[in-house]
Amino acid sequence: MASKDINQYASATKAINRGAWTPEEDRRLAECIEVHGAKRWNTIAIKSGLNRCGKSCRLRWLNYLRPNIKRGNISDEEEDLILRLHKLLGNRWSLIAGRLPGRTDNEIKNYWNSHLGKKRNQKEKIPQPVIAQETIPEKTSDVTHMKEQVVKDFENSELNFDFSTEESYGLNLDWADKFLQLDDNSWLTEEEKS
DNA sequence: AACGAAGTCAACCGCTAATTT
DNA sequence: GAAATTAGCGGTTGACTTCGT
Repeated sequence: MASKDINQYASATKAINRGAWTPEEDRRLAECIEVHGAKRWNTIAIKSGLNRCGKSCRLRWLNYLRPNIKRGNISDEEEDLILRLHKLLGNRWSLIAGRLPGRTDNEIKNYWNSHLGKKRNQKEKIPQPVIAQETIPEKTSDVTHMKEQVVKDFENSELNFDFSTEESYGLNLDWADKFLQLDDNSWLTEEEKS
C-alpha cells in the first residue's frame, strides 16, 4: 500500500483515534518521542500504542508538545512582524512562523485568519498616501523581479536570522522595513491589482 | 434564559517535495 | 534512476465558545 493511502486506510478503520488529544495520549506520545526521537512518525504512531496515524502524531508534537512552544498572547511586536512578513511573503506560514520563536505555522495561520486578515482588509479600504514617484519602479516586470529576489533572499537567509534577543529582533524589523518601504501597490503586478 | 450568528482554533485532508531504499 | 516512504505545507473543516438579540 502506498503511504499516501495509509491515512485513507486508517480513516476507514475503526481502530484509529481521531479528534482531540487527551492528556494521556499526549503523555504517551511525548514519552515515545523521548525514546525514539521526533522522526519516522508512522513508527512512533505504532510504538506509542496510540491508535493515531503518524501524521496526527507529528502535528500534535510540532504544534503543542515540543519544548519552547509559546501559546496565545501574541504581542504587538509579534503582530506587527506577522503583518510585515505576510505583506512580503504572502501565505507562507511556515516561513513566517520561522521568524517568530516558539510560534507555529498553524497558530500564525489561525491568528491571521481570525484577527489580522480582517484588520488588514479594513485598513486597505482607507486610501493610502501617494508614495513619491521616484520610489516606484516603472515597469511591472522590474517590480516582479525585485519582489522575487527579496523573497529569495529572505528564504536563503533563514539560517542566519536569530530572533532570540530583542536586539536582533529590532534589527530584523529594520531589515524588513527596508524592503517594505516599497511595499505599496507598486509591488503588485497588474494581475494582482485587479 | 434561549437561541442563532459569529468567532476561534485544534485537527484533518490533499498535495508536493525531499529522502531513503 | 525509479519507486516507495516520509516530511512538510497550506487550505479547510468542525467542535466549541462567545456574543448579540
